[in-house]
Amino acid sequence: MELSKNYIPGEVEAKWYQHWIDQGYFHSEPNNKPAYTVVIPPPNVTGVLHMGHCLNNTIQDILVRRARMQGMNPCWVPGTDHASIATEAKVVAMLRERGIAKSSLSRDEFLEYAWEWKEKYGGIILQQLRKMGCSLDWDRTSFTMDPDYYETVIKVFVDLYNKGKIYRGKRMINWDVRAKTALSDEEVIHKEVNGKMYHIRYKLDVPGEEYITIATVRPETIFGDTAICVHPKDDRYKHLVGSHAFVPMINRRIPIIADDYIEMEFGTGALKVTPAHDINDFNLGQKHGLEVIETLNEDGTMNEEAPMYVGKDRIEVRKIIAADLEASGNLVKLEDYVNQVGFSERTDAVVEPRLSLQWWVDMKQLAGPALEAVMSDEIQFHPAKFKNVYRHWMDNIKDWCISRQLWWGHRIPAWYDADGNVYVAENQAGVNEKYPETQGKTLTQDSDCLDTWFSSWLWPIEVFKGMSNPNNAEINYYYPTSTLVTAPEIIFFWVARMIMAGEEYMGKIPFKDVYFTGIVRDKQGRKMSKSLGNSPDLLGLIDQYGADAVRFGIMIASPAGNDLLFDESTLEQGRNFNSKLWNAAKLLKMWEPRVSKEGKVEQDAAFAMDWFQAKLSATQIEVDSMLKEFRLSEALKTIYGLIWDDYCSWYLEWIKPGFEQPIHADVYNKSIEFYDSLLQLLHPFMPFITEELHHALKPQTQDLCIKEYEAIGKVDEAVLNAGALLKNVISTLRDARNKNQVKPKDAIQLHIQSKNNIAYQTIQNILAKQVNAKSVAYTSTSIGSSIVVALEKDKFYLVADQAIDTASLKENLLKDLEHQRGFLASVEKKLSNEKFVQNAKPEIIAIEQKKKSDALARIETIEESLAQL
RNA sequence: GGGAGCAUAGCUCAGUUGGUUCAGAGCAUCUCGUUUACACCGAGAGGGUCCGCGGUUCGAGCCCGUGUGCUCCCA
Repeated sequence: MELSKNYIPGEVEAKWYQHWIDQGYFHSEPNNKPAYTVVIPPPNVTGVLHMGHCLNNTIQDILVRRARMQGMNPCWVPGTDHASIATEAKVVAMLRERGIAKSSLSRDEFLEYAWEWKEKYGGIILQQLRKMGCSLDWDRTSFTMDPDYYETVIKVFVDLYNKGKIYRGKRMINWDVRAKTALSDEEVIHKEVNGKMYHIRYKLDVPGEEYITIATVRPETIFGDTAICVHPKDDRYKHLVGSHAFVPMINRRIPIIADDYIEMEFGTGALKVTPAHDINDFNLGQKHGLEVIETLNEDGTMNEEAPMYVGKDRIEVRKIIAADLEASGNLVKLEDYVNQVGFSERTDAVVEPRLSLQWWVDMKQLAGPALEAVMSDEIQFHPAKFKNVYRHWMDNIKDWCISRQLWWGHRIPAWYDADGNVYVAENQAGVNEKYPETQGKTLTQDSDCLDTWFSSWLWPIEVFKGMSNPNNAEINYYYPTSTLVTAPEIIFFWVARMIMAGEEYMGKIPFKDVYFTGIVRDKQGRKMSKSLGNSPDLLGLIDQYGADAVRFGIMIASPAGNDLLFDESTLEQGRNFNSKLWNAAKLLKMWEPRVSKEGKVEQDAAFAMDWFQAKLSATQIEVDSMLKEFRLSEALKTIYGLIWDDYCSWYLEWIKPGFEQPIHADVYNKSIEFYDSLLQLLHPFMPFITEELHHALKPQTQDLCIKEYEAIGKVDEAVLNAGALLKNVISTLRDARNKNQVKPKDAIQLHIQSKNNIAYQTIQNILAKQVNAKSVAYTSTSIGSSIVVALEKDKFYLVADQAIDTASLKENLLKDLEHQRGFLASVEKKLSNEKFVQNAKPEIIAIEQKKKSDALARIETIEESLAQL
């Protein structure tokens, strides 16, 4: 097979992906091999591929491909999440474009549109993952609203309700005024916002006193005030406790109360209490039995409690109320103030605390075993630092608000009779059966949906139908899954809750290892975001550089446990690596016609092969242990170095035949074999080019994708060291040539003075070739008019045709001598320190003694050389 | 306010129970080079007060305390 001048990724990638699919390599069925199960963190069905997905899925693919080549039975399950808020928002927007208002539709009509949208546009991201080479088992593609999955979610709700772990309660929740739904705490993003602090005075209903001034950042909430609260020890206000004040503009009379919750230093020390619109105020109100007055409609506009602003948005009212308060003389002061404001993760609307009747999961009951599983390392977190984060959250866990005022999702299986009694069962027939008193009554089902995460926490179980078809062969084989790869941002949303669900419904943890990726940032360390416009177009990058290069670039820049700063230059590095791989293969193929079986393998080539074999084995072992510890980026760097430096720059140069000279068949075949092993080692990271080259090297009986790793050979340390010495000698001699300005083309005569000539004779040809020496000779005395190089205990004399700069040579030797003497002094000082000799371990002392004798020998060599100059 | 983490070369990071000539790698920079695998290249080089201060130790990049700067999570 002839190789083209350059590697062209596009065609190769499409060809091999299709081939792998056609061969069914990615499909898994339970068998007698060990399972290696990974479930994809299901992207939103509305999602498109971004850098975060690219990183996350590349990592999963590396783990899965490696497991496949290790002879395991990997199963990587794809799928999507119905993403209730995000999808409903998309559908509402689509309807608006068509001139249809959601409010004009019935629930069923709306859902019909939603499914139509999902079938048409949903799951684009799954197509995009194919481009990246992800070896997902597409036959298992799942969706959190598949019929079985849907039923399972409902069953879980009913079950937890029956166990008393789900309840309905009126609580303060986070209200998204745009989506008109409740949000869980985790769906609220806190951001710093520049706002104003309004100082507003309330007229007192006290003889002889006029006003009390409060400070607030949300002046529009005054209509919901039902008290003013001060600290009981605050001398400024003590005497007012128990009396009353009037809310400005509406003149409602409210009590002044005292509570040590108040921070005297904050604002004016007097707090307006609005139980309906602030969680702290609500708690205070509960404690003091205050009235709760709601002033907002569900869309965030003011209701009739704020008579002058009815129907106006609360943010708008905040702006105009200042002027109105000012006009009435009640605005005392206005100052700039930076405060934390909650925004909806999905719609970016400012979240309003709102009192509302919602469904809740009692988390305290579920948290115990889930915490234990992680703290005991039954589930291992990588990096382990996230254990602390996890524990902290679990220790302070709050109940989970699971109802959402949306239509797209799993509808809450609760029914109400005319008197407002609640009945929970899987369906209405179930209600009638379970609660006979409901028979014949008109029941209406709760119109709300469940939080999306209430379905995704069952993902590792239900993708194998572990609940809809308990104890089936698949769930028993694939569960618990092996490794979960996900972003640290969803450790609470998803990871913690999956562990809870696993413990609750399988009695087993859902996965053994959790690998948390970093967050993808831009070069300047900023998060990728739409508004900054710093998210690159991933498919464009794949077109430009090739999928392998993109995978390489993103992995080489991903230190374990850290965020990664994305820089397109690493993609270039990946593309260059593609070229290097391609060219090395071209070189090998170039030799093919000149393969000869005559004679024996020369001892230089034999050495090179022994050395590379040792190097390869050593690196395979190293990579293995790195991957076990999830140090993927380091493993890739190591492989990159092995291929580029050790194989291409050293090994191939060592065995390269002279121009148009034959190459011995044993050497050629061994070199092909080595290269194939390198491709195999690299395959999980860069699947396409490695598969292509695997087949280009020679006719193969098997695709690389499913070729199993062979047992790693023993490492010959002596050969490894000999190779390291050889490299060191070559580099040092090249440096000497460079420093003495010997032209690369000018051949030198090399004289070696060593007590171990045989070692050099074995590799003499390599040495001559690599330092451009026309002759190599051995000497027991020094050689005049030469460049002298001392290395270890040996000396090398380079005789060049041109004159030598003895001055600079001398300078270098003197510099070296000084360094060696300083080093010797420090070693001797250490060895003469009694405490060191007494306390240090014997092997450490032995090392110090060797250092001393080595240094002495070096000094002697340098001094001899200097004497000759 | 509570919690977690980070600080090593221009940049991104390794540095595994404190002890090899330990101060490292990749990228970037500089010098030289176009000898048919590769300029998307080759050969070399330079570059760091291991954030400051104090302590433990025969010995500290590594352990302890403290200060400073930064990041993230939660409230």
